[in-house]
Amino acid sequence: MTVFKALGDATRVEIVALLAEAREPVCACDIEGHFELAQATVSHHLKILREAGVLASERRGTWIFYSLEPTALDRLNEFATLLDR
Amino acid sequence: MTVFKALGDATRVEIVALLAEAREPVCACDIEGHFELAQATVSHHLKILREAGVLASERRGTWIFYSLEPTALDRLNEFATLLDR
DNA sequence: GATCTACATCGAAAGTCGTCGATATAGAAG
DNA sequence: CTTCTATATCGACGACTTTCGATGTAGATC
Repeated sequence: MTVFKALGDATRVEIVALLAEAREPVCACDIEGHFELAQATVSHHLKILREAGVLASERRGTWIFYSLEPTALDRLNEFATLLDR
Repeated sequence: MTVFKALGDATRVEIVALLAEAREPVCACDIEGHFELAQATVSHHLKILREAGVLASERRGTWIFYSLEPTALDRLNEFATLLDR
């Protein structure tokens, strides 16, 4: 349910779509650059997605790279299965 | 995204689980009976799920029966596909 | 260590959401 | 047409969310 809560915001869905399209980790600065929002705001959205297990983050020197957490897909599919029976 | 918003609440997920388990339409009164919430509150949750296309409703005389809207599953899977590429 | 840049956190303002009691509507039954 | 029961809607209140500017933190570079 935390996953759904995390995905229940247009900005956060856009972040996920961005990362899905990139197919490789993207640094927070690039994600922030994609939105006309304050840096603090995007950082907050990234935190929510991370804590919901939708994104993974990894430090590389000064930068922090974000990517899709594969298990998020599993959890979505699990719910879909529940719906289907 | 409206689907995610609709599913981002514990009560609403429980309503969905209830209907998934029932495998047949359930009247609003029975759904309301499952929760220790005011009738107005459950009615509000049903409205949100209906407007998000998660539930379908059908009048049968005095009662209104709710069931899972099959296309909701499709929309979830569509998003899962987006995640997977 | 001083400084720069990337990112996170804090605290506040504005908006949205969940909840309720009260009230409205609509079909059924007398 | 009145009354009963099922459901929806309204208006209000408190709680949570989104957003921001300001500030903190941590690695890199000099």
